[in-house]
Amino acid sequence: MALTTKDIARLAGVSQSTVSRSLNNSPLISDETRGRVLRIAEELGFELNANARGLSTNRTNTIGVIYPDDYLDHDVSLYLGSLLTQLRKILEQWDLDLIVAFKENRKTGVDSIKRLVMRKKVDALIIVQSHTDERTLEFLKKTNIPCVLLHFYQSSKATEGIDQVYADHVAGGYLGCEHLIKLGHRRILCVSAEGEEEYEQRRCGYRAALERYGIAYDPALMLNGDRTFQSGYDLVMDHEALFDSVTAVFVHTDIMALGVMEALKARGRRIPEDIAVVGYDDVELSAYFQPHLTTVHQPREELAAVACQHLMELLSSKRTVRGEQIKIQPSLVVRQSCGAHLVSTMVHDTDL
Amino acid sequence: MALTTKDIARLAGVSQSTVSRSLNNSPLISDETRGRVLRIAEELGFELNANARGLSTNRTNTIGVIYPDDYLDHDVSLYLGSLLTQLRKILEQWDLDLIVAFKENRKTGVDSIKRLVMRKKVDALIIVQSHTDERTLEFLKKTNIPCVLLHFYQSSKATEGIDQVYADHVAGGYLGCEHLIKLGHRRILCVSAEGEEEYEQRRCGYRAALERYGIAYDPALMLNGDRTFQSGYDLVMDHEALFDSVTAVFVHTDIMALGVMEALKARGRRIPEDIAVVGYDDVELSAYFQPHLTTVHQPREELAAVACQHLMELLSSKRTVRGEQIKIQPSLVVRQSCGAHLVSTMVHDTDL
DNA sequence: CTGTTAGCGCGTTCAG
DNA sequence: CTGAACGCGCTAACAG
Repeated sequence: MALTTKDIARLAGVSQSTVSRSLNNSPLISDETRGRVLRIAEELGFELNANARGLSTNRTNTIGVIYPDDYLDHDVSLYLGSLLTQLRKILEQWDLDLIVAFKENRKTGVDSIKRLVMRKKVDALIIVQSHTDERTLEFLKKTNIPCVLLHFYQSSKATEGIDQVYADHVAGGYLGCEHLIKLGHRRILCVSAEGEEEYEQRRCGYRAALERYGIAYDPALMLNGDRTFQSGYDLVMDHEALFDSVTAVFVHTDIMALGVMEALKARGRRIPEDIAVVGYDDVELSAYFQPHLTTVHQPREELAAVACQHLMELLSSKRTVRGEQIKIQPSLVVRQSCGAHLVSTMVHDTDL
Repeated sequence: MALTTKDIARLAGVSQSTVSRSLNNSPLISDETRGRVLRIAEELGFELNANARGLSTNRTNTIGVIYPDDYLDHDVSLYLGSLLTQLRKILEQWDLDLIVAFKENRKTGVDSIKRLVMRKKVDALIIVQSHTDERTLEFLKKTNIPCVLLHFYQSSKATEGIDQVYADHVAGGYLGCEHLIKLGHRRILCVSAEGEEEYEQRRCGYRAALERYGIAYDPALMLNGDRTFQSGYDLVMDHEALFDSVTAVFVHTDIMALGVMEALKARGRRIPEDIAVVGYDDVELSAYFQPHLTTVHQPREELAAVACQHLMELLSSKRTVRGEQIKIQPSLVVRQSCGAHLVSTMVHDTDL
């Protein structure tokens, strides 16, 4: 069998509880005793049994992360992968392990959140999915487990009392569109997507920008893809005339934007000279394509940092109020595809 | 406090151990009793406490996956991400949770393998890293924890007795090069990478194919990149004459291959008419680039399946012999960049 | 088939 | 400051 505190105790000539206290930096131990115990434990490569520890303390030092199923689909996984990477980096600093699971086991159908929480496999939850059903939200509140809904924002009576950290997609939509307007574009095609709320918000921001600058919203300039590269590509090929009739496109995911760009290039249109393109997400991948994509940066670093910070405060009971909703602002990353580097003077608000 | 088996016992009017047995499908329980217990547990959404369970059984139902640090670097993460996805899918079927960690905590410097094993946070380990040091290997053998080294092959006295599942990179290198030879190419530039053993193996396969077909190996036709898209791109730009002097390039990662293709296109060379390109990995991403990349498929599905299968057998004690080394064969995926679809007749072995 | 009892390894009173 | 004793919630003999 493996080493236990009892073994260490015997070797150090002290009691088991003294070992426990030494290993947990209890102030109730003399430096000398602690030193002796630690040295012995160190020498033997001793580590406390996490199960026993968890059983006594009700703490596991692991965080559950719930990710949407479509994270496994390559095309939509890039931004989410990037977000997960951020979470990993931060939680590693706190020495917390990560269990990533999907809403439910696709084979057994078992609800992962309930399972992880009720079995006490995790101390807290970071939930990244577009929609969490009411039953689950009530469950989270009832159990009072530290938890934050990340990235996707959800609003209903059921989400009251649940912490949320999410990006302002309306602002992102506004930002991307406004940038194109300021570059002088008036007919701006919008390639959005269906399914998630966030795309509706981006469209909303797009419309708000148009309105702000006195441009009438034309429903004919609104297209929806399915978030894949291919759909971006196909959209261009299937709506040649439409794309020919505009001077700019605002695409609501980078992957689709890259598909749009490739299709436009294949059709002989120069970017940004003939048509400007702005994307959304700022995935690392876009660095591989020419011209470099101007895009709305999803603030994953800040999203992850704030969510984790929040979670740590809940875990340490430094924070007791629940239900805070923190909106993070995206930013615009100007590169080449919008043509901003070509125009000497930007159109300013006052000129419009 | 949360529900316990004792609570369920009280409600069902049976003893705590009867509850435990019912919940664990023990054959020692009458259908009637079990039914009653299960119904009550179900109604209350009861779940067994994983810590208590782990403490008694020494089983946690979670698997540790050790990933290399550079998994966080976007350019090299694509294939590894794809492999991890496969692992996730398979382990989900077994209802096992996954803790993914890096060799060591980059902040505290603590060795993850030792920590996870000694603390008994995981039942088994899947280790994906190019080099596992001798001390760790000895540790793994000493503790006798079910474990398999995945993807990266390592050979030394220390790895004896350690199970390994890996791809045959020599065969992959051979496959890619042979394909080009059969298409009639004689001067085949090889763009490989430094650092990992697997690239040396791919180079080895490349050379073996040349030899097999009576083509002298020319060291001038061997270049090394750093596995990034940019390095593929730069290599072309920095060695224009060299690339102009060959009719084919065999690039040892898809990402670099895409960089090479983009650079070649930028220089006005047609692929595959002027120059054929073959990659290695078969990452989903390459579907975004034209022409579609012919490449050596890393058999991640099989690697993951075999590794997990193996692990399950070790966990269930169905397998007792340790130290098996399973080599998985890669395959060639012929698409457009090699030009195979253009030639009516392949050159056959007998013609050479 | 079921109940009783004893740990699993640790944290934590409570005495001293 | 340290040790003895108990309990966390569950599994696993051991009786019956």
